[in-house]
Formats: sequence, C-alpha cells, structure tokens
Amino acid sequence: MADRNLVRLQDVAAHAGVSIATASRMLSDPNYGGRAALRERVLAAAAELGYRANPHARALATSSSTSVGLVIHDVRDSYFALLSGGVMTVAEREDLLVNMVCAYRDPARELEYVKRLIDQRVRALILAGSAFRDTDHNAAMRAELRDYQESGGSVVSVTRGRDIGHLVQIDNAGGMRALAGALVELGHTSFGVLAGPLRLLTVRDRLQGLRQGLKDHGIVLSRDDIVYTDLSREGGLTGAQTLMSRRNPPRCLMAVADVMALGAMAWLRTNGISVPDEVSVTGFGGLPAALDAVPPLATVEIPLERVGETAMDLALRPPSPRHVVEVEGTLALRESAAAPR
Amino acid sequence: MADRNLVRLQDVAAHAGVSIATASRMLSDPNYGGRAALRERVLAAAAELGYRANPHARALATSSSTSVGLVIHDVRDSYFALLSGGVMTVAEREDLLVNMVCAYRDPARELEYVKRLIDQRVRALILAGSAFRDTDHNAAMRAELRDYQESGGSVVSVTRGRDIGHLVQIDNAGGMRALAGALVELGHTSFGVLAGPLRLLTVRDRLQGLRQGLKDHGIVLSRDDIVYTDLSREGGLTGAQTLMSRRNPPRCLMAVADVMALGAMAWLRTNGISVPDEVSVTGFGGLPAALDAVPPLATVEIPLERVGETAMDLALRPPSPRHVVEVEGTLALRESAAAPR
DNA sequence: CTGAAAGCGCTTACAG
DNA sequence: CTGAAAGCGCTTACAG
Repeated sequence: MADRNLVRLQDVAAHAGVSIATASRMLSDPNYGGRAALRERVLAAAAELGYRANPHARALATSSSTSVGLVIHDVRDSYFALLSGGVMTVAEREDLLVNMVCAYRDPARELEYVKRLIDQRVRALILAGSAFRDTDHNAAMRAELRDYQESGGSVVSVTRGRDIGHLVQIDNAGGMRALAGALVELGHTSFGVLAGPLRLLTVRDRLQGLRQGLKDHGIVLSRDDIVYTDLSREGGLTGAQTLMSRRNPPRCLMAVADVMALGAMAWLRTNGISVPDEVSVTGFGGLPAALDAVPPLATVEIPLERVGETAMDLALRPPSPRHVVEVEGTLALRESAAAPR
Repeated sequence: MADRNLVRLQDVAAHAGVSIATASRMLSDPNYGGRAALRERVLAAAAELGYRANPHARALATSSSTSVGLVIHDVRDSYFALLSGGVMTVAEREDLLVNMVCAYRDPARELEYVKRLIDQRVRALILAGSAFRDTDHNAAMRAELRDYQESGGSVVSVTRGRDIGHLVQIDNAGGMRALAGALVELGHTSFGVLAGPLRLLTVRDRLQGLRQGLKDHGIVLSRDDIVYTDLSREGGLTGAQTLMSRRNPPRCLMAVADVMALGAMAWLRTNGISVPDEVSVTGFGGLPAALDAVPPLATVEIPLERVGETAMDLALRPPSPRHVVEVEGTLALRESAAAPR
C-alpha cells in the first residue's frame, strides 16, 4: 500500500510554520504548554490538511499502540458475543480499537494469539475465555503475561486461574450451587448433568458448585450421571440423548451452559418428551435465546455485557493495585424447571 | 510500554553473522534465493533468540499491515456474530488479525471507523453491515474507499450500495419474495410487516422483495400494514404489539429479520395468541435461535458463516477483476407458518 | 547473492 | 517554550 496524498506531521509543521517537534507536541499532548498562538496554528493546519497521525510510526516511537486485544473462545457463541459487545462499548468510548481473536478452546492457539497480540503492542489484553487446566500451558501463559505487564501492558482475565492482572470473577460455583439447591427444593432427586470439557476451569467450577448444591441436600451424583460433551448446542443435543437413554433416565437435566441446555431441549422436543412435565432442564449464562425457548429456560443469569464493560474498564487502570471484581449470577427459575410430577 | 528483553532483527543478524539486510530477506521472503547455509543460520538464530518481528516497524516500512478491518453493525446480534465467525476462520488460516468495530447502524460512526481502520493500514476492509440511504455519507465513504483501494487496500462489501471493491451479495429481495409467495400459497391474505429503519438498504431490499412476492399474487400492502421499528428483538416485540392492536389484526406477521420475529413471537406468547393457529410468523436470516423457537421459526436461511468466509476470501484477491459472489437464501418453511384456519 | 545506507513517520531527550 | 537530531525496528533500492 503506497501512501498516496498522505499528509504527514512534517506537512502540518511546514504549513503552520513550526518545527516538527512542536507540531508533534501540540497535536499529541493536549496539556502541553506552548504559546497559544502556535498551538492554534498547528491545530488549524492539521485540520485544514486533514492530518491523521500514522499509528504505526507512533507505535514504533512509543512502543505502545491504541489497540486492545480481546481473546475469546468463539464469537459465534452468544455468550462471547455479548461479552464482546460490552468490551467494544467501552473501547469506543476510550477511542481504542479492538483486535478480536478466537481460541476455540485450544490452549496452543490461545497462547499463539496472545503472543501475537503482545507483538502488536496492544495497550491491554483481555482474556475472556475460561482458562485451562494445563500446567505447562499456564506456565507459558504466565511468563508471557508477566513480561507483558512489566513492560507496561495491562492484563485482565475473566476467568480464574491467572495470578496476574486484574480479574472479573464470575461466581460460577455459587450460581450453580444456588440453582442446584433450588431444584432439589422443587422436589428433584434424579439428575443428569451435561458438562463441557473438564480441561476448562469454568466447567470445573460450575460442576463443583452443582455438586455442592446437591450435596447441601444430601444428594450425591454418581459417575454416569454426568456426560462430558462439546460446549455447544450440538453437545447438549447428543448429551441429552445419552442421558435419556439410560435405563433410568433423570428427571432433571442440568447443563453447564445455556447453549447446551437449548440443545438438550431440542432433543427432548424431537423425541416427544415434555419439558418440564417429564423432565426439567436448566442452563447457565442467561442468553437472550434462553428467554425465547419454550418453555423459557431456567438458568443463572450473568450480566454478560456488563462483564465485558467491566473488563475493559479494568484494563484502563494501572496494574497495581490489583482489582478483583466479583460478578454474581441471578437465579432465573423459569418454566423449564418445575416440580417433578 | 518499554520493550524489555526484546530481540530485534539486528540481534538475529549479529547472532547469525550476516548483515541486517540479509537477515530481513531470509526471514520475510521465503523464496528469496540466497545461500542455503546462510538462510539456515539466520533461521536458526531467529528461532534460538525467539525473534518476532515488530509489526509496527514492518508496517511503517512497507506501509501495510497484517490486520484486516471488519465493520459490522453489532456483535451482540447473532447475525453479525456468525458472519464474523466466518471471517475469523479464514483470517486465522491466512495469519491475519482482525480489527472488529461496531457501527450500530450509525453512518457517521461507520465512516469514522473506516477512516480509523484505513489509518491503521489494514490490508483489507470488510464492510459487512448494510449500507445506508444517505447520499452525503455514501459519497464520503466512496471517496475514502477509492483512495484506500488505489493505495493497495482491498475492500469487500456484504451489502449493495457500493460500486467499489468486491461484493458478497445476499439475495435479500429474492429470498423475501419467495417467502411471501409461499405464504400466500399457504392461503394467507392479511399481512403485517415488521420492518427495520428504512435508511438501511438491506431493509429496503427485503421489503421490496416482500412486496413483490405479494404482488405476484395480486396482494398489495397498505400503508399501515407495515410498522418501522428497531432492528432487534425489542423492536419486534413492540412492532407486534402495534400490528396486533389494529381493529383488524393480520393473520401473518412477516419480520425482516429473525431477531424481530423472535421478539414478535414472544409478544404473542405473552398475550396468549397462538402461533401458527391464530397468526403465522416469519423471519429472515436463519439464526440458530430460529430453530429453538417453538414452534420453529419459518425463515429464509442465509449461510452466514459462509458469507463471512467468502468475504474474507475475496479480500485476499486483487481488486481487479471485481468479484461479485451471489448468495441465495434457502426457504425454510418451518412450523411458525401454517395455513390460516 | 550480499551489504551499507537511506527512509518509513513519528516522539523525545537534549540543548538553547 | 521551541528546535535540531537521534532513535524506534524494519525494508528496499542501490552498489558491489
């Protein structure tokens, strides 16, 4: 890309009759002293010529850019799309551009992207996808993030499992525990759990909360009450099939994510099993689609957009002191969950 | 961000005992001749030192980056999230980073972002949101894109209304026409239309196709058969309310987008109006959520992810010859649409 | 094929 | 407060 008709700082300086240094200062530092007359001349020249600073030259000189990196697992998943929406809202307000990458729950890919974004000198790195249970990967990640932070980068995670940077901590365990408790109080005693891959800490947390919630009431899950599938609608579909094909199918299906619950409901519908009459179904997340399900999906609502906004807000703060913002879910006991007949 | 322990090309060159120029060539041009021995030395040095080129220095020197700009209206909308997913898939394959921005259907904001992305020397610009009916804005956009393309940038639009760059053309009118025709053939004669803002060309196209489809069968919409609301679930909700409150409510509600149709179904459900027994509902787009609706939403399915992949693919091609890829929708006449009783 | 050098467009000590 | 100059880390004519 040859740069045609491109006006450089030099041109502005010449047009205003000042040195390139002053032009730079007037343009980039709003509260730089300087003679008012000069400042106005420079500003006017810049406006007249339609000057726009070359961000790469600036980045090269300052070693920092005006972009932020956003690492999620999958944009196609509404969970991340909503969260990203929140990030973008604040980014826009702060005049920051966001570089989004999807790791698709692959540790190696995530690390590669993180390096890539750090190379880009992004001003901040927002890691919104669940961390992994993978010692080597976590160590590598940690090293990368530490260096990045020490060199002035800002990091914020929306997952536990990282001891560096700010944290937006969604209460996965607590939310699930409350939900499980509520279901037992509704009268449920036989559960089937649709879990995602155990290498995801978020899945582990939700599962642990779920177990705890049942245990609070003396219920213990057996090994094959849980099925581990893909964290997607499709995964929920096949998972429901597996669980419902048992000799003694559960009366309540709990999924660790709304998309999975939606998939499960689809399978039940297809197979003529009525929700909640024959089996109750619950999710986690609070996607808009959960509201449109029929019956509406009982779930734990997480204010996803706000989580994204908060993450971006934190990214704007200095690394120290370290901020930890706890986000509670809200129990939304909708009609897909009812007392077993 | 001071760059700590950062290895530069210079270091690699020194370590390999070659000039910085050769190091550069060996590293960035895979099919540069050069002595094999040298090449290996350089590659080894780079690997050993963990060299990663500074993208900004490179961008400054070459006036082109390794990022692409993706302009959509709203990530939170699954339509765009899915499309973006397709873009990211191909971007990953090509080792490109994507800078995503949301214009929220605001022309001024869109233009500002486009300029911003061009400043970033993105290699390509993918404009995925509907263009506007706004002469001034379009002229400004056009000028910007022309300069950008002439200076080597690649532009692709997923909307008509731009005579520059490649085009992924979704057959909005054709899809809607077919859908409307199918509904008439089902026996429908009284329609209510949930439209989005008329300043969006996509809305106009779908509306025009809808009108044509009815006209094919001798049906003409009157002025208040159409309600213009927000292109969102909420808009569909309030729109449905308006239409259903008429003295003579329509027997078929057609929305120009799935999200609106979903909102309409929610309103109907809340108000005890049965779909499709009392009124049929249709959408446009083919979101996964349309499948989870009960009854499943009749719609025109657009292969959104593939649209995104295609757009990114086109962005990789030279500007000339200009490519126009037509994407047809698929009629999905699901149960939310049925013959009126 | 390889290297010395200029240049990409900014910012920022360092002098004045 | 302002300016001349060096430097950020690459690429790429231009010589050899």
